[in-house]
Amino acid sequence: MKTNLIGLPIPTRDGEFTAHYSETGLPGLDFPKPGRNSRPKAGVIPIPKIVREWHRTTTQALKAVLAGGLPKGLPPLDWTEGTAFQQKVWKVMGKIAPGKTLSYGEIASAIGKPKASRAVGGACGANPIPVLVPCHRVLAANKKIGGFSGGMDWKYRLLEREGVRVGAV
DNA sequence: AGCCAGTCTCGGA
DNA sequence: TCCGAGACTGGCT
Repeated sequence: MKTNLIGLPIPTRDGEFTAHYSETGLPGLDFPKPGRNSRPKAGVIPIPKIVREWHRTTTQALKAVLAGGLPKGLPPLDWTEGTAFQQKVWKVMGKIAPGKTLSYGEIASAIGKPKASRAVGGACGANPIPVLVPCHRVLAANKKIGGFSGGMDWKYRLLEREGVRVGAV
């Protein structure tokens, strides 16, 4: 666990996301939570300059993705807490262009384990940085929506915004 | 369309 | 270390 974990809000037209920053980058991003969330940390801990910079980048990137586009840049993603397998999966997912989708099986093949599609699904669900790591662009083999940890409606909304038509569940 | 078995990883007991 | 469960797949009924 990181010591100086800082949570900063990112207001968007879709609600207020929360970005978490460690000393080395961005380890997590939260979807807007229902109700109001308290986040006193920002006022207590002095925010390092580098974090403010990351936050600006993150905000831009997030909004770009929410608009169905490609972020100009990303902050350093700190997913060192994930297992080696998960990191491979996330890295592959990060290369999916807006408007494109891959199946769990294709991801599995991409990391050299064509039969690990189900495990890939698990890694997607464990993705701590949704949206920026486009886990929503991963569909089941027959283009079914599958599932989404942040809520199915998000997955639908994000994909539709990118012009992707998904099959019914 | 629905059910079943194969496959792989993760997390808890 | 073993066991169950999962955002999967492909095949069979």
